[in-house]
Amino acid sequence: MAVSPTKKRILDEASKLFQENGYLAASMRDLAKRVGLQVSSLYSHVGSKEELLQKICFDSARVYLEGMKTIEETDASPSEKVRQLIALHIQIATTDVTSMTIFSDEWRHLSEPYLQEFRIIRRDYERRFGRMLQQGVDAGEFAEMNVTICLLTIFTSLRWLHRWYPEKRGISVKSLETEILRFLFEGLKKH
Amino acid sequence: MAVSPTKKRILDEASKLFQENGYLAASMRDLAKRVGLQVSSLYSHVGSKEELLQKICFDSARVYLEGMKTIEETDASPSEKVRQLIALHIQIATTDVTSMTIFSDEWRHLSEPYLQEFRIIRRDYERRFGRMLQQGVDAGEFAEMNVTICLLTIFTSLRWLHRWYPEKRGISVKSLETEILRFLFEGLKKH
DNA sequence: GTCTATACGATGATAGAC
DNA sequence: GTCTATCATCGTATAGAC
Repeated sequence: MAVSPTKKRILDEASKLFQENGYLAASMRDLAKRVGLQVSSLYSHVGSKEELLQKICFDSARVYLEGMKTIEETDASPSEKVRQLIALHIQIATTDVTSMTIFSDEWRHLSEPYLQEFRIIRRDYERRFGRMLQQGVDAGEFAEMNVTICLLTIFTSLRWLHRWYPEKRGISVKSLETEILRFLFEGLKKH
Repeated sequence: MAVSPTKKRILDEASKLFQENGYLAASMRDLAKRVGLQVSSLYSHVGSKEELLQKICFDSARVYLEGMKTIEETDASPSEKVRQLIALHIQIATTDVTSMTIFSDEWRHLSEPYLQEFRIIRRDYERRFGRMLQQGVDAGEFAEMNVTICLLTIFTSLRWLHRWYPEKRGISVKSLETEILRFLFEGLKKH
């Protein structure tokens, strides 16, 4: 076992805390209270608050990158791959809010050299997303487009989900997915 | 004159500071340094740090709401109105980064009762955005859709702009606008 | 590993002289 | 209105007993 049970509990609570309050507003005192330890005891398991953020950031990145890899390895058409990738984002946003929040926002609070390292990973993810879009264009499945702009628009467009979905306004993940995919593929206009 | 020149300087610097560092990471000491005053002197002009946030939040909201009102009052078609509204968001993101950041994110740090009040204003804005989309559907200009989902997707989809655009990768606001509007109206698919 | 006690800096904010 | 001086509080983190 790589991490002790206590360390795992600390990491889990820290994830939730960072996601709910944001990294800056989350204190080690809050964390200790949740875990049921004194603050000082946390430091028997973890070197610093930022070390927690580091671990959580790179774990979140792995969730996205593994999903990406799985999709890349299928031999579906480019547009089908993009469809799956968007579905992946929706799935993460609704079932693993922490990963979504950290990968979208909280990584910014990393300090060097981890910040730099994380940026490289994130840029790699974006590049691979962009490549899929470009392949769709090349295959004649997508309209001509500025790939970077579309990529960032899609990538960002789902960031409301993790705040909105938990209140569940009587809609299933599946129909949410259907509706969002329809919009991103077909656009607003009636064709 | 409603606010003294010094108070205006304080508000302007606070806006920039909150936008650059985020409300939590911005300190009154930083602010004082920028304004060229001692920290304590700030308190001759403003009651507290959060009072600054309050003023800035409701000012940002006004930027969006006034834009919304102007567009609502034209007698353009629903789809043209939506087009203008999206263009408004792009314009604010590229020329008034503070308003965008505050209206998107930093308002969350308000405390009650201002938080509640702000939420109501924001919800009003979303509702009016949604109404325009619905009118487009009713007029047969837009495809059938879940208006709420489309609204939130569009609304959120532009949030990368204010971080990305300043680095200007050799693209004008106008062609940025053209590309984004094409994507949101026509979708990914080649028709 | 967990505890009590504590160090030490940064924070938002105030008192009172000028 | 601005200053110097100061406060109380909270932040992360450490020392050392058990």
